[in-house]
Amino acid sequence: MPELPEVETIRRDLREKILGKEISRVDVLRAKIVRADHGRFKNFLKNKKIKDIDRVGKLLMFDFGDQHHLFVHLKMTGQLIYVDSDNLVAGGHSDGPDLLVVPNVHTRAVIYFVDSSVLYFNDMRAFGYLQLANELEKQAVIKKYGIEPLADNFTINNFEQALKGKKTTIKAVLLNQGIISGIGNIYADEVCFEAKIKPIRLVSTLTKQDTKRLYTAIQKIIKKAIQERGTTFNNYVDPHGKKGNFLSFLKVYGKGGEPCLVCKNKLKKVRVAARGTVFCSVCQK
DNA sequence: CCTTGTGTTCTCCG
DNA sequence: CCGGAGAACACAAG
Repeated sequence: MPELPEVETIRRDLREKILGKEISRVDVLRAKIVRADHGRFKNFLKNKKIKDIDRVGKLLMFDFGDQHHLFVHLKMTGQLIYVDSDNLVAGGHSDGPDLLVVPNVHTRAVIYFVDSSVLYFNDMRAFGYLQLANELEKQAVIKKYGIEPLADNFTINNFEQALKGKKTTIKAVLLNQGIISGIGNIYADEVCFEAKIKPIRLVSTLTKQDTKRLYTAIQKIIKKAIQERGTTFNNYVDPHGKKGNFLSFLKVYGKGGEPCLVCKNKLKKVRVAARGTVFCSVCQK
């Protein structure tokens, strides 16, 4: 489940590899993942050069520098795997646990570059998508997203403003991309634990101090997760086929029923905002 | 049955 | 009765 830290890791890694490269050909192996007419899609991308790679929330945007863009959303199980020339294995160790052979049965699209390097879009569940956009469409999509936790404008004041008047739970707000962008189910629960706040609480019950702790926790968790190159809970891997290291730093996500790492009390698992939610009813108020 | 990200639809309330 | 907010639902596939 790639969330902001995973998508940002992919963005940074890919920028190192494919900036300036020219697309020679695109193959689409599963039609439904392309949100456009097939023929038009392949034709459009031919000879386009990667000028930059942007991100808003969990959405990657390849900028061709000519007012046109390619959006890539990985949804739950998407991967972007980069391979140099004719090397068929993306992972570093050909016989280690990180082995990732591409293409494979989950490869849905392949982007070939003029220099013979290749970018594979894998997606086991095929919920992710590739989409073309012009500058206007890009700006319209960006507008729908809330504050970015890493942006300069993510200040305590703007965070308070974003929460103001919300009548729902903290968990629902953290997951709402229109309020704050890039946080998914894993980091929402981790942020709440870090802030010592129950995710099921209503936003309206937050004191000024609570909000401040939530704000600090978002920055701390997101930054640390990026530093550790993301969380591999199921099938997330970076463009080289490598897992992220943040799994071992998780304190609540996926640990319902286990003892709290801080107080040993049994972690509660409930359903909030239609998502599985784990918290410690002792440590979190 | 479960899993999550997101888009749509429903419902409530002022 | 309209608009907005939020909840609920739908959907993807394994």
